[in-house]
Amino acid sequence: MFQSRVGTGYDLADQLSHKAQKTHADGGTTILALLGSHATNLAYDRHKIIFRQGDRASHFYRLVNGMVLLSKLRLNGRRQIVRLLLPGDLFGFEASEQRSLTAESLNNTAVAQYPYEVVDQIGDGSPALYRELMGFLRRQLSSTQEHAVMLGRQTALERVAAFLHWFAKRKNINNGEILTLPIRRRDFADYLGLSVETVSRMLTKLKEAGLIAVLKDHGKFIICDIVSLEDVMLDAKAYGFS
Amino acid sequence: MFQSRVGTGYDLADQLSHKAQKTHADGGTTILALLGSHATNLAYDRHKIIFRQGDRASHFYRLVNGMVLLSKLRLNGRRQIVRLLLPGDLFGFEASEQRSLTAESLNNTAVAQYPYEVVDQIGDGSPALYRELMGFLRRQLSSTQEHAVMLGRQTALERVAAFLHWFAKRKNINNGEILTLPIRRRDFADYLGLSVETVSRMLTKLKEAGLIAVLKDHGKFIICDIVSLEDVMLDAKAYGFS
DNA sequence: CGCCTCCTTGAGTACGATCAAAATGGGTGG
DNA sequence: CCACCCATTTTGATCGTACTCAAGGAGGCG
Repeated sequence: MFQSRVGTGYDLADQLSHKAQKTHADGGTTILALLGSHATNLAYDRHKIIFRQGDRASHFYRLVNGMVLLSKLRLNGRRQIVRLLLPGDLFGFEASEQRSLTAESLNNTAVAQYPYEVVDQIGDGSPALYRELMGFLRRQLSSTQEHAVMLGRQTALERVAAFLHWFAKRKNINNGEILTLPIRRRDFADYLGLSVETVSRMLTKLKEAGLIAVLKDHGKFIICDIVSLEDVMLDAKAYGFS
Repeated sequence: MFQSRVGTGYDLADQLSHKAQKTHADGGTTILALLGSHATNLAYDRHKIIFRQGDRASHFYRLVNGMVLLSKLRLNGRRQIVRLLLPGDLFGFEASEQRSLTAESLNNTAVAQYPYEVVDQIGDGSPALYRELMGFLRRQLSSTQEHAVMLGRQTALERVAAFLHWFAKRKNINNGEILTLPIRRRDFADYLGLSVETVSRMLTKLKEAGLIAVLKDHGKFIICDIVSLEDVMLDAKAYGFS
């Protein structure tokens, strides 16, 4: 209903793949080549559901362009974002028949969709696919564990600093350059396990300390001092922030 | 240094496999059969390091008997336990050359150790191993995500209740039966992202509400009301706990 | 018996949540 | 282009949960 079919085959994926691979290594060239022609290309505009917690799972995806978030909703309405996806990332593998997460586009996105069956079909002939996918899953697991450490053992300020730092590094942003984070405070907060207000307060704190600048244009920041950002991220108190 | 070599081959693993598979499905029969004779069996007594964050990684493991924890230590001394392992669980896959986690035995444990190479060696001949391992990694990822939601969005009481509930379910403990959790308050707290004192307080709270009994014998509890435990775990406030 | 580690309980504090309101900005239609 | 509306963000005030610091108690082991 929300999604619009763009085409079949890897034409679009191919056009966009250069950009995708530059920004992120996961699920890169090899997997793309291996899965190539089995893709269905889909496009979503901002804030659309790609799949929902509880849906029956039959496909996995490769983010071609844009940004996607994966979240869990608890019965009492509390939400936790579990992962943020950048171009090149794979998502939509499940441990059970049902989706355990909701996937939602943050801006205009293009994704390639693959039926689960192609993994076994292609994999049986060439173990390379299995190796690639296992490598991807291991990296995924490792980064989710890192996320868990943040949620369990970092202060609000450290989390916000860490998030900006992580994103700046991944986008290769240097001091003085603009970081575009197409994400609302709500999502910001749900990713960090904080309230919207706390995120806002911590951002002003970092702003007043001169580590970042918050632009009027929503979702845009300037990274002023990425080294200090890293110091704060590692231990806010030791760095002199209360 | 800490470890003592017990033998080579899958003799020990075989002897213990029945128990292992009953308590947990992960890394069960199929993987065991596939990897069989490439194992080195090791034994550790309580509170020994199996591998340490920063070590070079060359093997993965299968927990045969006992209990193991995987943790991360931050520079400021804060620790987060990322996973608790029960018999049958696989661990020690890494995303990079170095261990990103420390593995530590909680009681007397037996593990089977496999060099990374066997995966490719066996996998290239029979894709079944790759499929099994991918399934294992997917389940692992899913449960780590669940853990992240807990750390980000549950209260102290909910976390403690959830932990007891999870463990009771996995060990198939019913009301009135004894749950053995061979784990100190320190580890309890580091798994839940809380302080030792808070864990202790929440346990007395659950005790006073009659949901559990805390035995003198360290690490032993009686589960009195597992249904209420689940209610508290899902939403402590809605269930009437402040 | 005494030491040591682990656990519990108490008192005070602080960090972040909640509630409330004001400010900012984007989008729409006149 | 401006006015208005609505969504989002920021700021303020208060509250509550969980942390910290401190002391006492309990169990394990030599």
